[in-house]
Amino acid sequence: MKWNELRDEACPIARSQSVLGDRWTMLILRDVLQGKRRFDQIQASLGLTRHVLADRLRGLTEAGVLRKVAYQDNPPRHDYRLTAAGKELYPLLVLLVDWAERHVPTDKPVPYRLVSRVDGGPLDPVVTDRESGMEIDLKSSTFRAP
Amino acid sequence: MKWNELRDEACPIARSQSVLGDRWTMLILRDVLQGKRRFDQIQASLGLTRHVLADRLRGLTEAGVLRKVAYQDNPPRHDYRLTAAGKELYPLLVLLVDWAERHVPTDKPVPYRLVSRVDGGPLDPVVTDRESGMEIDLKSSTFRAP
DNA sequence: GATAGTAAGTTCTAAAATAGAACTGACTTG
DNA sequence: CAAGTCAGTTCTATTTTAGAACTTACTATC
Repeated sequence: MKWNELRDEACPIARSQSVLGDRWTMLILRDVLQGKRRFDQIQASLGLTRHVLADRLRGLTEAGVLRKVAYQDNPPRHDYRLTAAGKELYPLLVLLVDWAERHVPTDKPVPYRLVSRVDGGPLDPVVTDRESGMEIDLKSSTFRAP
Repeated sequence: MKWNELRDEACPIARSQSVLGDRWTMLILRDVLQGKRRFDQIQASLGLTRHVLADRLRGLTEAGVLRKVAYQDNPPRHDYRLTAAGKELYPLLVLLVDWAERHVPTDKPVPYRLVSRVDGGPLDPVVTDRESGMEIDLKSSTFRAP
């Protein structure tokens, strides 16, 4: 199986990976979230090849995660912004940060922490049910055929 | 930059992607969570090449996400189980499913739904702060240097 | 008690993706 | 008017992946 064939699978995890399942995609989204919106800026930040970056940005734009916003006409120049769908990936990045801090060790100092915009205090992310507030983990929930 | 060089980055998202950032890894974890624990079973389910699957399972085992449990000695045979670190990826899979259902369209019917193990009712996952219960999104939180 | 099946890989070649560097084109700035 | 900016494209060499066959040591079947 080639990876383009994931795009129309019934399994939503497969579909998510057809968009996000690549070494660079989440890092590109991190950069865009941090305000790095231009091609050269992202390329310098990540150190991936321009060819691959162009390809990934094209893919994310087609998938509706990013959109191009022109800031100049001739030559055409634009930056990349998150769409609504892209902004909804933020909680996923939050979980990735949390998981890596706990399970992928490094000697490097912690570069940033998740804090509240309200009071600046630290946040401890957990996935819960919107209605009941119950924590969603392996004990409390499962995937079931409809 | 080559992708092994992500392993010791300061950024936790980069470190998470050094373990998880690949087309197949989340799908392998999905299968293991669903009880598909053996090499041939996973290979048949995903349709990736045996070479790549062997490589990914090795990587996930080294990263402490999976562990090998022998069920037979000669020839050595074993299955793959989630470690504690691996089980903590479940909420991430939950968010991926939720995001894909909302933003990666398909004509295929929904194959499974997230339900409570307590009452079997549907769950609507949201990332919150463990202490305050406040929803964590772009408006309410941010990453800040420590 | 030979034959087929199971199971976790390894090995092989061809095809595809990536790395790294240079190049392009239409401005803009010193 | 030479040098810089910027979003790419183009080029070759290297690395990864696809796809299929092979290995090894049982185990279950005819």
